[in-house]
Parts: sequence; C-alpha cells; structure tokens
Amino acid sequence: MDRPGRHRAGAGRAERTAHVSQGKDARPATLREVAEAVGCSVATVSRVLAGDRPVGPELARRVQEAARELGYLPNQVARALRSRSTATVGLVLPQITNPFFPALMREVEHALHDQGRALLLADSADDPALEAERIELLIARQVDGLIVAPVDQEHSTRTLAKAAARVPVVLLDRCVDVVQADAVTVDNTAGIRLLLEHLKSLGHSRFWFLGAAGDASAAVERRAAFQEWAARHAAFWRVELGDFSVGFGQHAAARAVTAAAAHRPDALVCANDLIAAGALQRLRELGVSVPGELAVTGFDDIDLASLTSPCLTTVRQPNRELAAEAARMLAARIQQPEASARAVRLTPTLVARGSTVALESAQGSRAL
Amino acid sequence: MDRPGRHRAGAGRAERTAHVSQGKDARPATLREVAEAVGCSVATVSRVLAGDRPVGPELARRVQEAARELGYLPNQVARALRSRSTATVGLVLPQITNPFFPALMREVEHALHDQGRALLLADSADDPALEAERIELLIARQVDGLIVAPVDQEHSTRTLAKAAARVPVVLLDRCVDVVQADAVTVDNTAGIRLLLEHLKSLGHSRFWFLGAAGDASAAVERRAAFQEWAARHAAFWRVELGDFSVGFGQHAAARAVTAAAAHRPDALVCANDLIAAGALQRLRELGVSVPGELAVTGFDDIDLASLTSPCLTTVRQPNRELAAEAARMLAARIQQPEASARAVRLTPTLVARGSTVALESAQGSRAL
DNA sequence: TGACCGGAAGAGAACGATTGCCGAGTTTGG
DNA sequence: CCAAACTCGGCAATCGTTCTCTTCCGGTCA
Repeated sequence: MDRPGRHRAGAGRAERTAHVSQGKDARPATLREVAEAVGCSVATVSRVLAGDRPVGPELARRVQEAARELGYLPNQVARALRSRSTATVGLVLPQITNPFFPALMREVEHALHDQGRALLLADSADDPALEAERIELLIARQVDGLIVAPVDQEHSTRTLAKAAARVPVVLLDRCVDVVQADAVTVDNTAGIRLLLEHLKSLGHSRFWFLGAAGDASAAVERRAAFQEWAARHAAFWRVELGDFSVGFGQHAAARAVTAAAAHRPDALVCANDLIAAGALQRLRELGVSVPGELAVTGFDDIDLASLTSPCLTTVRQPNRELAAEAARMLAARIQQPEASARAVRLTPTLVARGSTVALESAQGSRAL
Repeated sequence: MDRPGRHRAGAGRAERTAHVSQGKDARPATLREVAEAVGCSVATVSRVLAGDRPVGPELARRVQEAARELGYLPNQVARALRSRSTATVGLVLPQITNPFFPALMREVEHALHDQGRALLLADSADDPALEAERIELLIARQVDGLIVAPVDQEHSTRTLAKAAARVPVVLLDRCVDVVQADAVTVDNTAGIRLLLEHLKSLGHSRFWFLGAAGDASAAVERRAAFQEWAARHAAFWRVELGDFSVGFGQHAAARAVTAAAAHRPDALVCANDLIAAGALQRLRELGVSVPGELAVTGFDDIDLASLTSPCLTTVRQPNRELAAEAARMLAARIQQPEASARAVRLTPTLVARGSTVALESAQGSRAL
C-alpha cells in the first residue's frame, strides 16, 4: 500500500501512462489496410474516397464503412509527394511581435483555411539573412506558395527573386519593386496625406516625422510621402529616423519636447502605431498635453491604438481585405503560374481620435 | 475600372512577366538529376549529401559541385514520407489576436527552429469544434507533434485525447487535467496571490475580480485563486465574468463605478491584461482616478501593459521559458513516446506599475 | 452471333529520398 | 601469396497516394 497524503497526482498519472501507450496503435490506417479489410484493391479505395470516378454502390458502402471503422486519415505527405502539391503556404513576417502582423496573420490563416490550405509560419526577425534561410526551408518543404512581407527592399531582392523563380510568391504589406511578383499593399502615400491634411485642417503646421530607417517599402513610402507633402505645406518640418518600435517613439518624443523653440513641433507624425504609442506614453510622463500642446498620429490602427491615452488618431489598414486579397492572388497564381504579375493597392482610411482632436469634440464635428 | 477605392498597376508590369516564366525552371533539381549530371547512382548522391557513409573524395567533390550548380534542395516531402518524420510541429492557439499569444508564438517558433523543425500554425478561434477540425488536419499532415493551448477543459478533452493517441502532444499555457499529456503552464494561483498580497499591502480590501467565464484552465485557476484568497482576506469581494477581452473590461469597469456604495470596490483584479486595459481606458473616460480611487491589476504582462495610462501592474508570464520548455518537452516526447507524462509549472513574477502604485512612489518605497 | 461499348475494378508505375544488401575492387595480415 | 577485412558504389525495396493502363463483364446493335 502506498503512503497516504503523498503525490496522488503522480500515482494517478503513472497509471494513465499505460493508457497512452495502449491507445497509440503506432501508425494510423493506410489505404492498403482498408483495401485488405474490404478485400479490394488500393485503387478502388482511393477512388471511393476521392469520389472522382464511379464505383459500385455496394462496394463503395463497404469501403466507406471500413475506412470509418479503421479511422482512416489520408496521409497528406504521401498525397503531396504524388500530386506535387502540399496544400500548404508559407507566411514570412518580419516581426511577429508588432501587433499589426498577428492581426494580418490571423486573417491570412482564415483565408487560407477557407481554401483548404495550411499555414507554415516563419519569423524573419527583421534580418535579411534569416529571411533567406527561412524561405529556403519553406521551399524545401514544397510549399505551394509564399506570402512574404519582405524585410528590406535592398537586401531581400536576391532572396525573393530566387524564391519567385521556384514557387509562386505574393508580397504582402511591403513590396520590392525590382522583383517580379504579385503584391498587395496599402497606399502609404495616401495614408500619410490623409493624416497630414487632417492635422493641417486642425491648424497644425510644424511637423516632426518619426519614421523607420531602412529600405522596407512601407518605411520608405511613408517617409517620402511626408517629405513631399511637408515641403509644400508645412511651416516647419523635420524627419527623425529609428525603427518601428515603442522604444524609438519614447526616445524621439523626448527629443521633440526638449528641442530648441525654433525646431519644436506642434504635431508628431509617426510611421506606425507602435512609435506613436511610445511617444504618447513618454509625453504623458513629461506632462505634455496631447493634443493641446502636441498632436500625435500613428499608422496601422492596431487594437492598441484605441487604448492609449488619449486614443490614437491613425490610419486604418484594411487587413482583412489585405489578407483576403493576398490569399486570392496566391491561389490564382498557383493555378496560373505564368499569368502576368498584378499589384493591388488598397486605400487606408483615417480614424480620428483623441490624440489630434480634443476629447469633447472627438465624436462631433471636425473643427474648422 | 473595377472597384472603387483600389487601383491596380497592371500595365507597367506586363513586360517583366516574361522574366518570371523564364526563370521558372518548373521543378527544382532532384537527386536523380544530380546523379545523372555526375554520372553516378542516386544512392551515392544521397550518401554524399547526408554524409552518413564514406564516399571517394573525388566523386564526393563532383557531387557537391553538381548539387550546388543545379541548385539541389532535398525534397522534404519525399524525405518525410520515407523517414516517417516531417520535422514539423503544429501549434494551435485559441486567440491569435490576444497579444499574449503572438509573443508566445514567436518564442515557440524560435525554439522549434533551433531544433530544425517548422511550425504549422492553426487558430482555433476559441471554438472547440474548430479546434477539433484544425487538429485533425494537422495530424493528417503528419506533424511530428502538437503544441496546443486548449480552448476549454471540458470540450477539448475528447479532441485532445484522440490527438494524443496519435501524436505527441504538449499542452501550453492551459491544461486539461483529464488528458494524459505533457503540459507547461504558469502557476496561476501563485500569480493571483502575488497581486492580491500586493494590493493588500497597499491597503486595498474591497475587490472585484473581472474574470473570464468558461472552462479554460487559466480562467478557472485564476478565478478559484481569487475566490479562495478573497474569502479569507477581503473586506468585500465579488466576481464578474465575461471573456478575455478589452470590451468586457470596459463594460465591467463601468459597472464597478456605478455600483451601489456598499458594493463598490477599491481594486479591480482582472484575469488578464486585455481586460485590465479595457477597464483602465473606461475609467479614464469616466474620470475615475487610478490608482487613487480604484487600483487595477492585469495578468500576463503583454507589451501593451507598459503603455496604458497609468501603466499596468500585472504578473509576468515567462513566455520565453514557457515556449522553450514546451519545445524541449515535445522533442523529448517525440524521441520517447512512451515516457510518462510530465507537468511543468513556471512561476510568474509581480510587476508593479502605476495602476496600483502612485507615480511618484512607483520607484521608491512601498507605502505603509 | 459477333463486334462494340461502357462501367467497374485491378495491376502497377510513378513521386523523390533513404537504406539494407550485395558485389567488385583494394588493402592488409598471416 | 592468399584469404580476410574493408571501401566504395549500385540495385532495388520502401514510404502511402494517385493515376494511367488493362482487363473483365454484361449489354446493345447490326
């Protein structure tokens, strides 16, 4: 008899271990086993299950039954080898932890699942070398296609060109012009303009742009759009470069506040919501009133944007549509590998919140 | 032009299309092609590349070269069929958009990659039926193992038992007691106690617990831990149930504030950070001072927690360790399918921030 | 009655890599 | 100098499906 008060749990578990090994009938049933059980050929079983070619009703019934009884599950690996299609798509993202990407990922996952495809996920961690390695691996795994948000226009080119030569590729959210591949992106230029016009209409004219360095297309386009607009309409402007992170936002916001009066902005235009969230947080710490002394805008409209204080004015990326379109394009490209490449640009929409419009008027009319 | 709000850049691209089809040498090289190029047998090529058996140096060199030249990439599907191992693991998460999970996912992805395995991602969207379907699909794809954060103790049992009978399974973050499988979780009870002791030491005694309904183990354990502690130490307490979402936090916070004086809390203990963030946001809108009138705590320590206003006091889940441990356990279990199941519980740590400790004293001594 | 047709089912060859086994050639020890 | 050991390379089976050919059979039409 074992001792009382002692790990009941342990004992209880040991017992169930047996159950595990018992239930583990090594491998699941194969076509051949089903065929043997029924007493027909493998081909017939395959046909019944695929339903592609007629089979006698009586035999079909018996096959169905045997398959169910044996818990037959088609081995997708074998199927893939034979049919040259894994029904699997690789998704390569540059920074999983930027909440914009999980949101996108979720939509991609759903869209692909609706096509009956599975999603192989890879994180390139914003590193072109890692990106190349991951893509290579995905291709070795015979993915039917790749959806990639490239790390960098410059350094991702070779990798993507090589990948696109072997397998259908759709660029998502960021594009690389040189590479010939389908692309679904958002119109960053339009987005930045929406924000700037919005700020201008509220009377702002002195802008700092907190952007990301590097050659990612989103970063480049947003930067360029700002510069182009600001050069024409701003009383004063300046570009600060860092990365798409909260930390950079905090840092840059502090600099903006302590800048010499001649350089001080009345609005911070941030290249994404993370930067903006960091900025807001630091400004709050420093006791700067937003939007009173300084307005702040973001880009993406991640969930977090409506939780900061004040809530963040930003531009919404239609990520369900982005994902759906990417999935659709990829499917089309898989069917028609030789079709000419398409580039789709979706238009973002302005979401005005408390970081530009004072609270009491947030709901109501837009001032001026 | 087709749909409004979207414009396509088709024309300028047609030119490069030729380049695509040209570069697409249909399928990548196979072992056989390399063998033909070199003029030896397939087996030899395989051996050179695997390096498992010695091959003459001259021949080996020629094989290497031909392989490189032809851009040979081993077909993992064929390899998997033969070796009965896909080097792929399925990760099933209940809600991708809860930022806690992407953070975990990232770590899992890295840990698995270090083992040379790839990650097949599935979102069960908090729906047991969907969860079952996704798991079935992953198994059909011959994953070497599954890491699952189950939707619900009750409804996931059957699914998981079936899955565990076919393939190694590790439960992550949430567990299901009845099922015999390895599990890596955090000590939710300890976490809640840390928070409650912290609040008590600050002089709070009237608690509302904003928890998630349902049978997910994390939800149950946190709820139970609260009740057990509160019954002994609280002057007043109450449990409100909703789900792990911002929306519920907002809703419940509003109720807390408008409750009759006798039921009003001086602290909101939230079952995760999203609920807490929602609560903070609503409280701010309602002009309730935090932590002055009402303290708020979360659970998880997602990135967002340090960006709310005030910053959120919470309990940190060690998600790198969780992920690493899960990956390690799964690897062990894949090697030793019959070993008895282990359950690992990691301890969370308290992160005290502005939502419980007034700003100026945040750094310094703990009041009282 | 014989040629023909079409449905139903089987035989067997892929798909691409791994691996056990065998044989031919080379070394080595007695 | 011969046998035994050892190297190196090829043949062929295998993993589980799919799919193309055949084969077989009953029925129809001339």
